[in-house]
Amino acid sequence: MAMRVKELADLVGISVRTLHYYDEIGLLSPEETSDSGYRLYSNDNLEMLQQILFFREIDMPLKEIKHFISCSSFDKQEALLQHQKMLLEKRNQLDKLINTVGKSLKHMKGEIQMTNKEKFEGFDFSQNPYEQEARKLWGDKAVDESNAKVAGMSKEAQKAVSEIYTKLASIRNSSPESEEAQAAIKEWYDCLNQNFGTYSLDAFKGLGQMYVDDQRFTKNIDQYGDGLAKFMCDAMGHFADANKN
Amino acid sequence: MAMRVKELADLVGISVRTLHYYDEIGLLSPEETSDSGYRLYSNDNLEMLQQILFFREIDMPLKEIKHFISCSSFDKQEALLQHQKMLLEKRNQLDKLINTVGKSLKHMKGEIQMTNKEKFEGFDFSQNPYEQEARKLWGDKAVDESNAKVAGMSKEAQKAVSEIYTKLASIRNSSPESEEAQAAIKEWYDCLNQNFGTYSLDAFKGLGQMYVDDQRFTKNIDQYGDGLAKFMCDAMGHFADANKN
DNA sequence: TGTAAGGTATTACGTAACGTGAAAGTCAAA
DNA sequence: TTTGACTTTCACGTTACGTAATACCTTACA
Repeated sequence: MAMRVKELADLVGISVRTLHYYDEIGLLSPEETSDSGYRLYSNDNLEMLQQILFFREIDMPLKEIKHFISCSSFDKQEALLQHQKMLLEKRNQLDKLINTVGKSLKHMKGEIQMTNKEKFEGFDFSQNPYEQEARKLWGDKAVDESNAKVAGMSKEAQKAVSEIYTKLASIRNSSPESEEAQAAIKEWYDCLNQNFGTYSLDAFKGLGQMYVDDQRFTKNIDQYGDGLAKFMCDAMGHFADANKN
Repeated sequence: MAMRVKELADLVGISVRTLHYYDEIGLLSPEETSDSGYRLYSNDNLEMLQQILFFREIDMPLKEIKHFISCSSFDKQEALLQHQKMLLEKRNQLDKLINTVGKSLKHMKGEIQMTNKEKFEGFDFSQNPYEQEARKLWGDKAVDESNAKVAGMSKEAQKAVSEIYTKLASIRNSSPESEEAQAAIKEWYDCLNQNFGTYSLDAFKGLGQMYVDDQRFTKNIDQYGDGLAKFMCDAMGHFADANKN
């Protein structure tokens, strides 16, 4: 059942180093490790890897993939449907490109005219529609989830959240590693854990990262004070690292 | 007619930085520059860029692309035909992948069985057939060209080549930058220029690089002595750099 | 004719996603 | 028990750019 690293690598056609790397950045860690430290991958790991590779196929950065699949509202089946849609769009783009080659050939033989713009139809790197769409879809889900969480809180809890934000905003120009900041961020951590089940330290750090990575979070948070999102991200990162021992 | 860097970048949908970079590594340099140092791209430059992007589309490293398009036997029309073939193969692979998603969906619903191998059909990173094929095709052309050149030489010239190789092999353990090595490499440079039209210093350097990049060259050259290809590459690179002023 | 906006050049450091050893421990078969 | 194929963890290298920073150029417009 459990596979070792090379077995998995060979099966899916990627390198051992890639699996090591995915483990290193916490994108895909083996379900267990043997006594001697060997990575042992389960069938669940394998399915997750498939999802990751689908995301990667549409050129999504690993950081973002990590966000999406670790988002609690991530649904495998829905993801597959989305992948399907993206891949179909990618094929459309590829068809355009194939058409462009064909036209270029004719153009070269002098059979047809071709504008400069037409010569590059189908390349479209800048605003690849499927990339944007995927990012939006999965990003939206994270935002929605977060909003729903806050909306579902009691009025008292909402007030507590607001107070924590205000306090953090008032000290946002000090060091994120200062005692004061770390104490305030601990309140935030405890608040999250009280209201939404348990947040692991890693998840907490990841959440902080999202505050700066996703514009919509940044915008919301920075309403309490300019640069607060960045400050919280740093403070949360430090908090997670410092409390691991 | 002549376009400035942003105009071209916007037209094809890549960044200005990318064009700067391509200039920097000598992959695509503008046909002329204005008095104030602005890059001015011609229509030929634009067509070359199209070729480059086609190569890039099948994930070919820029170094290799540079080899191929600067190879004197590079034929635009033939290249387009080849691109067409590759892109069609790529679409086939994409179809496989789309099929895999569909099957995975059904598998998830419990409608069908699926082996682990099937779950990764269509990803095929390791030995993407079109990449290999392209590499082989264009690599072969370079080798063929080289062989044809040598074969077309007079017997005396062939003997001269052999002597230069032998001499180089005998000193291959000294520094490639030593006077002795540089003198011998100058002989090689002059020999090439005498027999096959003019080789620019850049082309000479590129040729040396190919000696180590392409196994077939390495193998041939190293028959005169182990490590000779690497030695020649270094010596040729230094020769080109040193003689630019 | 001046000036402000936007393009451009060069330099230089940063980044993502691994590749590529090196050194040392592990495992199974012969 | 020895060999050969795997595995681990550093740790540095690489590709193809991204991202400032700084300074100069060009052009429309007042």
